[in-house]
Amino acid sequence: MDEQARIMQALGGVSLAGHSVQGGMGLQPPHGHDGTDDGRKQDIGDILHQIMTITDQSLDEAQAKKHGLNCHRMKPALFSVLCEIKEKTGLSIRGSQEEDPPDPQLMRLDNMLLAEGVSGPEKGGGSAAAAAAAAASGGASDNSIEHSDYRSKLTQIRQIYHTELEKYEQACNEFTTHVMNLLREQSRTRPISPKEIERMVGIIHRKFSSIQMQLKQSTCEAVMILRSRFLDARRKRRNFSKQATEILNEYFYSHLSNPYPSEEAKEELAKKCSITVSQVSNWFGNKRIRYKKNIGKFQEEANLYAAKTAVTAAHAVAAAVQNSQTNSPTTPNSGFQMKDEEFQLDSAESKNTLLTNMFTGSSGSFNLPNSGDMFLSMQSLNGDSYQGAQVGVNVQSQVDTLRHVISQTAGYSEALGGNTMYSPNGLNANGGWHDAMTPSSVISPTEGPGSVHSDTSN
DNA sequence: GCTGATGATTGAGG
DNA sequence: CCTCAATCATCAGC
Repeated sequence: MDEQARIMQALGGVSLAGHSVQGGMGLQPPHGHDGTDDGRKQDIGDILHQIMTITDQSLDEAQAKKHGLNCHRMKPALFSVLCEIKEKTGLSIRGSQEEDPPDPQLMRLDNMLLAEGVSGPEKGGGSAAAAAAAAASGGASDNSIEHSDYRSKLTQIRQIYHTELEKYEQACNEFTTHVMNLLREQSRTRPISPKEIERMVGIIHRKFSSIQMQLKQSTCEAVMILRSRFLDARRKRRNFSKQATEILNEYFYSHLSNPYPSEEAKEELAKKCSITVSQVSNWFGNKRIRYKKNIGKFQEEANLYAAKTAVTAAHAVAAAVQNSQTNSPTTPNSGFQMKDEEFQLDSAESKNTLLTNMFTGSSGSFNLPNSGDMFLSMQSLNGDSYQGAQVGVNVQSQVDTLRHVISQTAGYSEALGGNTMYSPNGLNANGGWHDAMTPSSVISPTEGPGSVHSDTSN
């Protein structure tokens, strides 16, 4: 209490300094209002004293005083005057607050968090993104560790996000309730409309949602970082298995004139190679480019696969012709089918015609100039290892070989066409592949029941 | 560590 | 959306 008095005194002294100072040492006021100044000084001193003593009041005392004030007979009148003034000064709510449209930034963040599985219902820690990335990375089992790592980290982020969000929401609610109570309480002594309270709540919510936005933003950033790290790991490629590469190469070289597998073909290749369709597409994309860039380099490989497939082809042809021999020329024969064309040869005669046409290049669909793959397939029909020779150079010898094989297997020795200009690999003058249907799709050496077949779609 | 091979990515173009 | 072409990043053999 002494301390308070001292402060009081000090305050009083300060507030009056410059007007008149007790003790006569101060400056004289310019116009000398001694009497009134003293009165004012006294009033201010009283008010200050009252203010300072408020802190000494107990809560009960304060409540009692407040109650007394509320029950004061002049209170309603004063209150209405205050309301009137407020109305006039435009401090009241200016109509309904403009409904601010949903923040696009917030919407983006919300969408992203939802897509990543951070917000919204639990769905395995946002495995969708991880699964997609994992699928693209190819290795079915290899990245399962990375996958689970990704998932666990995402779950962690999700947990932190939800905990923080809950905290914010709780704090927001607490604060809102507190402010509302305060305003309701104050509304008894000063004019506060419910709308104003509502507005205040809105302001609080906006403030908190801006904090929430920051949380969402940082969560998004964390997810993006995690994702990019995970996707970076995807670049840690693994070479395809030998078997897979072989399957792909077989398809490529047996469809060399038009190495564009259809969607179904890609799917089947993907299945066979245990890789994804996009990996098949990648592989063919890379292969086409690299083959085209340096055909010479791939010659050996081409010959190798040609020889490989040719053996199969020889067997297929032999089997087909054998079949035709055992069947009557007039009876339907189901052993020889053109799958892509839905073209079916019903007799040995038709088959012979077809073969003739193929090698004379006289029949529309089966022009040899477009048939690099067929050509390659036939290179080693006699079973000899075909090495060193340029693909497509010894055309006549190839035809001779084929003729020999066919004559041996089917007794077919009719004159085959003369020298035709063959395209060794199906590449046209522009460096692009021919568009035309390729014989490989007609009697692809590898073609068999359930085998991949297509390449007409391109 | 160097180098070629190879799977993946990116941007342009149709 | 697909393909091409260039490029990157990693693998694998030496």
